[in-house]
Amino acid sequence: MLYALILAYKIPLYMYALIDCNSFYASCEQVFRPDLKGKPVVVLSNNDGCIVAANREAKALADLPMWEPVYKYLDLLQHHEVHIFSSNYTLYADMSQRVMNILTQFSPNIEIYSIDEAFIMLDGLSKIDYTAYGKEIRSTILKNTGLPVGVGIAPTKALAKVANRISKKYAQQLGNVYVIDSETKREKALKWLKIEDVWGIGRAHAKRLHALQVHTAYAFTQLSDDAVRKQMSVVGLRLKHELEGKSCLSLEEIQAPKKAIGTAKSFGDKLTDYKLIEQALAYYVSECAVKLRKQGSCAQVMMVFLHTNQFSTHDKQYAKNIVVKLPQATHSTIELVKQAAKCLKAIFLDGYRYKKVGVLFSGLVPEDVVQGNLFYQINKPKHDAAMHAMDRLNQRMGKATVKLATCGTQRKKWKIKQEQLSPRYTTHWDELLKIKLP
DNA sequence: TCTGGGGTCCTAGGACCC
DNA sequence: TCTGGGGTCCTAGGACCC
Repeated sequence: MLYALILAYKIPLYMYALIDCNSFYASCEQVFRPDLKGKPVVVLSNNDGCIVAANREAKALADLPMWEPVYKYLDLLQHHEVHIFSSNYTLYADMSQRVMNILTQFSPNIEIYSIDEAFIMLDGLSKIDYTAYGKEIRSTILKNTGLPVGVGIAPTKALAKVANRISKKYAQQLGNVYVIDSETKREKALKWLKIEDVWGIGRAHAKRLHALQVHTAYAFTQLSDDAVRKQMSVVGLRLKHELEGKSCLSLEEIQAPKKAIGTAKSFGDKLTDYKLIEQALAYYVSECAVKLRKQGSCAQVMMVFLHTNQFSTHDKQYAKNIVVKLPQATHSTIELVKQAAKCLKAIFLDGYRYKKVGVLFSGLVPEDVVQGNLFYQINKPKHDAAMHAMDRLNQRMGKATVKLATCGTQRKKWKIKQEQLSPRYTTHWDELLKIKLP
């Protein structure tokens, strides 16, 4: 009987709320700099390369496209006295965790979708006032962390994304919360939303859809299932159904183990010296190995790549990668660094100014099902003991306190540029915010 | 002079097996 | 002269996300 009612009136069993922090990185910086309240702030990508976040005040001053190199806009930013920060992931990760913890008070079912957003599931049947609930979520997070968020609530995840976008676009009128809970609202929202702004529609698909005269999310839902499937495979079809209000993306509460773990970072300055590149690579491999052990995975396959600056018009270009199957699946830093060094040797050529080196581990298997290799034996107990000791020391004393000699001691010669880095306010005793009482 | 990093999923096509 | 069919696994490439 109940189900018949639910079907007849299209009452959703559940509602999804998407909570998303407003210009997260910029907001994190502002929390610890009250003097910047109401002032324009931007945050740069790794290596101080591109603008990746700008707060409302900064966006109001100038049209600042994200992922554009900052040097093009430096004059503009300085003219408007915009405050510029390097990215401080230690700080953002910690602030993110605080937000997620608060969200668990509002629903036991939460999917942490990215560093600055999460879906939570709400009961669709009880007579809850979603708008009021959304506002309570927002005010609690603001009060406890200082971070502003937008809340979108709807019967499917894709529609919650749409609602969230509306909550941000019309933040003032709506109090940063928007609920799609009727056919009228759904249709109105989809007619408003440009096709290129739909979650799951990227540049390539947007272009093709525009060519088909599909310019809004609503027009997309008017296409036939077959047409959508042909253009965009089952991924597109799922999206269409979600926008129609039929939920087919479920809440992923448990984080699946990663299938690949990698690191690749640009050097602060171009490198020509093999030894320095080898050190950087060893350092990245070590970081990945820590992640592998944390996840309880061993890697079977390793890819190492090396390339020059693709944007440079005056440098000779070179880019190469090499994929090897490891003799034995492992998460031992010692073994992985050794194998990575061999790879680098195989692809390194003298005479180029290198910009980036990277490593990607794949073919991950649980550590307890690793198969032996008759012809290649790693002294596993010995490596495991060493790694365990190293992990414990580094956890207590700080990252990379203990590392392999291959990582070298000249990190400053290759590490990323972070000239405007803020303190790690929340995770290091000696960098805590100091407050002077009058 | 200066242009990010870390992931996921899906499909097509080839190799291989019976 | 005639030259199967079905299943599985792997990989590369393309699309997307934040």
